[in-house]
Amino acid sequence: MDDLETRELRYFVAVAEELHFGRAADRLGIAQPPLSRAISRLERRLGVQLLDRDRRGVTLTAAGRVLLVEAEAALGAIATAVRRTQLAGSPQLPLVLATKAGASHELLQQLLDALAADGQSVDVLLCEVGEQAGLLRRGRADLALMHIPYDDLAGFETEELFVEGQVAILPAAHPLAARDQLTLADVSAVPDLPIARWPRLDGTYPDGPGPEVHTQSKLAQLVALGKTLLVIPASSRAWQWPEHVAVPVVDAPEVTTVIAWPSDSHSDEVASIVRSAVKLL
Amino acid sequence: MDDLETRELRYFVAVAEELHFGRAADRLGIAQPPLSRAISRLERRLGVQLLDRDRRGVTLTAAGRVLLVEAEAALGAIATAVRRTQLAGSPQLPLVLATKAGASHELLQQLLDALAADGQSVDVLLCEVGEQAGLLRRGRADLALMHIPYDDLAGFETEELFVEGQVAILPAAHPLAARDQLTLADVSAVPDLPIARWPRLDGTYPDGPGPEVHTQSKLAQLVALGKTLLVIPASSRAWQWPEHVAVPVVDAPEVTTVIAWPSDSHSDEVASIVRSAVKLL
DNA sequence: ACGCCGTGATACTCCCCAGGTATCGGCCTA
DNA sequence: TAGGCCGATACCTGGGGAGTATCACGGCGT
Repeated sequence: MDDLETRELRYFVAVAEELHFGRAADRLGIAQPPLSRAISRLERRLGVQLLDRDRRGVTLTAAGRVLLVEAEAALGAIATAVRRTQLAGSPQLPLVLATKAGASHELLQQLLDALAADGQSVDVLLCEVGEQAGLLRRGRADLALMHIPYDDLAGFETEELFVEGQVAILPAAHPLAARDQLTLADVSAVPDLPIARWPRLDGTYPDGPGPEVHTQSKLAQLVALGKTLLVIPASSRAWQWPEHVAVPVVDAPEVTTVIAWPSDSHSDEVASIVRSAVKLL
Repeated sequence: MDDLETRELRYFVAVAEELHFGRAADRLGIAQPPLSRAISRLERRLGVQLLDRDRRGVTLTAAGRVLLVEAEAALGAIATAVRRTQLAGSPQLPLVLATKAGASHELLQQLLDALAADGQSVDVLLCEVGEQAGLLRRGRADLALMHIPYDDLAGFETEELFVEGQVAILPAAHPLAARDQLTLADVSAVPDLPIARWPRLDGTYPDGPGPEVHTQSKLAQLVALGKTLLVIPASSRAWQWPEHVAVPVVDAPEVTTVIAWPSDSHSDEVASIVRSAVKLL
């Protein structure tokens, strides 16, 4: 009964994410009828209804929601298998390190320098906030720089790299910009500069006055326009915008940068990079 | 590049385990030529050599060993996806609990009684020693009874059920059978009854004088014949053989029985069974 | 030394099924 | 009520997965 083909899983994931057969087929580069057939065959094979085709579009059933999560995990496992096999087959293949754009510039630079000196080649994969975990699980990356308490570290091994405070990023002209330190209370009491809201794991946004953002670049744009207030690790002020200043937020939780890799990774190269990273301390 | 089909993974696993195209094809229920073609296409797709076809059979390359492990994980993820989806689609589908034959009889009985009283149906899957982890990872089981420090609990959540000492199982006529307690030193100093050797995770056996066993039934046979000495958790003496006695081994490590389930399981039914099990304490 | 056996690769043939095009059927909206 | 949107169905085509037959080659027995 485990004779599901990955094609069927990919098709289902596409439909489940788009909730629309036409768009999903488009994304997959196939026509819509084969997709409809593939999904109904999948439902028949599993003996479970995955989608409700109501008038007005498609919704996931409870079983469909389960399969969406599980199918993504399974496809991730396959992608991981491919990547690790190729890595083992050609050891000079560069490892992929995922990191948030703009985070820990100096650390990353140091790390890459050290690895280059060691002769180990590493590709850096810049990703959006919160994507590192997915990239590791999907086999797109072998290592990631992640941040406690923001990132989800479940299923990964980690080594701490460093701990730092956070700063608020403000337009230079803003009254608070003159202060030499702030508290979280100060920050949350700024009605004209609400803090941006990021999507939760399920894709919904928390309530609040701030703008909704889901990518680093969107956020950068909002900050540049002076539309939102940002509290970020001190080292991230390396991505500095003109006309903005960074003010320490003394009672913000400390942020720990860690290097993370999948618990089930057994690659010597990964272990060696982690060792190099830890030696930078 | 993640467009590996599960068929290819199943084929590769079969060949990698059999190290013989003919037998693998047989096991898969296909002819040998398509299998040869599928494997070489897989190698071409990955750009990596997986097998060395020397004269005199087939051996795995380093990359092949990696893919064997990763492919089994990926196939397990798919099987898990199927099982969990079906579970979500028809909630009255019985859960599967994997347990070693003969371990913790009374506990298991209590647990099943309690669950039956709750109206929750559970199938019990009796398995050989050390197989529980694989069954959980392959989606064949939803829960397992496992034993610290013997079983590999990586990747699972667990709840302790109880802790107990161990006993030695001896032929009634054996000199040591008259003692009312033993030590590990006593036990290991019995040349006529060497302790059976189990295979390690990689399938090889540790050195030693004892017989090699890999299944519970083989072991039971050896014990019944009075050929080996056994040190097992006290509760397991429920599978008692005629003409044998159990003597406590006072300094043997304590054995903790736990109920385990995959960390990424989010099934309400699983959680409810764990709650029931813990309430038995 | 020779020929047979065991093993994996190759040549070819076939046919199943994934995928395409055309069209239907239901439902909503204007 | 007509038109549009969307998913399902009907039917056809082609690629590739699977089968049979055969080859290539090394080991080994007599």
